[in-house]
Amino acid sequence: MSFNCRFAPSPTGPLHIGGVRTALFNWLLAKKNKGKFFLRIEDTDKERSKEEFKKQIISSLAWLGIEHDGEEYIQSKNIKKHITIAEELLKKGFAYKCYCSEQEINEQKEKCKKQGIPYIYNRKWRDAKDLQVPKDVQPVIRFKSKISGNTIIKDLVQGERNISNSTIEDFVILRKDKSPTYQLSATVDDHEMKITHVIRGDDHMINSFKQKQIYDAMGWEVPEFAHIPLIHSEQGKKLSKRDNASTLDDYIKIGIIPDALRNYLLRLGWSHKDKEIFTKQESIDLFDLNGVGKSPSKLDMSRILSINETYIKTINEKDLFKFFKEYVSKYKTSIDQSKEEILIKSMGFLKNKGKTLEDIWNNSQYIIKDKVEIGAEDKKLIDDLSKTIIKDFKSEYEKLSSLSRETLEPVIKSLIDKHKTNFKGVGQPLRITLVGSRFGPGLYDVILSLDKSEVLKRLKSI
RNA sequence: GGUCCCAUCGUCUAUCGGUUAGGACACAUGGUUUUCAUCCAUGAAAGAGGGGUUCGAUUCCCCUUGGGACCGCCA
Repeated sequence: MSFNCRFAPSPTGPLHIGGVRTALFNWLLAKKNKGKFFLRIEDTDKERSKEEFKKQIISSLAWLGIEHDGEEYIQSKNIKKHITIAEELLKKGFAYKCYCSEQEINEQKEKCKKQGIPYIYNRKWRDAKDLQVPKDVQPVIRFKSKISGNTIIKDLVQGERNISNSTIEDFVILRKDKSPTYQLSATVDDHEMKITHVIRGDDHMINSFKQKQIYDAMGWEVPEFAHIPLIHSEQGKKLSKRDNASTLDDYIKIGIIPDALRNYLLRLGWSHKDKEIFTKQESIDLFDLNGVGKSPSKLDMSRILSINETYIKTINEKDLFKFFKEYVSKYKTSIDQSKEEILIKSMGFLKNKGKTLEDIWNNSQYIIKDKVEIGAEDKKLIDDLSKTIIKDFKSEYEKLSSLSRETLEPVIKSLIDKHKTNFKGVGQPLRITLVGSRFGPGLYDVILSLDKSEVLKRLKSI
């Protein structure tokens, strides 16, 4: 059995986190089964589709490490074919022209609203041989939905789904301007692309029932469907653009790294025993639709942060720096070339102090900025004794011929003894002097990460 | 409102009729530590309610309740 999967976003906005998960699941299913994963840009809404969003979607998937097979498929390029199919359906009697004006439709909707009954197109033109065709109305083509009986879909996630055909309206497949609608285009393209498995959000359930009728009418093989539960906001509602953490960029912005997000999204609605951390390869090997749950899941920021922290800790310094550099240049400032080496070296201890790339950015300010700014609260902690300690440390430090934790430790210890204090008494003023804050990386890490001349310069400034 | 769907700790989830209902995040407490963290240990925390079926239900069925999705000439 072949597995052809696809992710088919519309380029009408930045990539949604739910969309990312849909893409991930499709990609995973394809890779797991040695199949293909295609990307189809559904840009038939001319008004809202934007080239920049198309580019953003492609780069977003690339960021996550989800690569699609072949060129991306641009739906608008296949419009002619869609129209041909609409005409074929018309000819075969599976569709009909509807001359209702928009006004007429709107009036119907209003009426239904008033009466409190659900609107469904009244199928006025379905079998209207004796109706007078109005000259001033451009017709739309509607699909002749089944009126009786039921449609059943054996959904790979939801199980058997059954709906009464009478609830499916005669949906439009070709607009009055002769452009195809989603229902038509998606079906035709899925067929042409030989898609075997359609994984999409649960909100598409009704579309699958509609589209199944098109497949049946055309005598095409119906793909397998898997409708995955939606991701809800922390408020428990379908994620919308208004939610502040709804797009992929929202996560990149705070310094989440690709593997962490991939892992988080994988575990949102899917599980494999008690396993929490999955490498990319493991996720491919272990993924299956059986593991997908049926109930929607809420986004949990602290969980994302925690997984990100796990990944940051395990990644090696060089790779982490690559992510860091990319992140900083995109959202902060560019890093001075001269600082790169010291930053790479420092990733080793910096990564233990943060959950995100942004945390690392904050903790590495003492390296990136040449001037130390001491906060008011911290300044208060520098008293006369502190100044003496700093001075004493400076003269000892200056004398050291080799710098290491081993050579530094005796110096600090002797200062503790000399001034009858503890480590904090010595460490705190030194950290404030060197970093600008009483919080920060370990003292030895700080001292050893900076150049000797830089350390002396900072010590002198007190 | 109509149609469809969902229901285990606060959150993500394990359990596929018999478990002291497990794990992870978050939370609390204690310990290590050089500040903040990390790390380690411990703790608190769940089967929505009511009926069945069964020797036995979190698990199967029904009802109630709660929540969600869809109802476009958007995708």
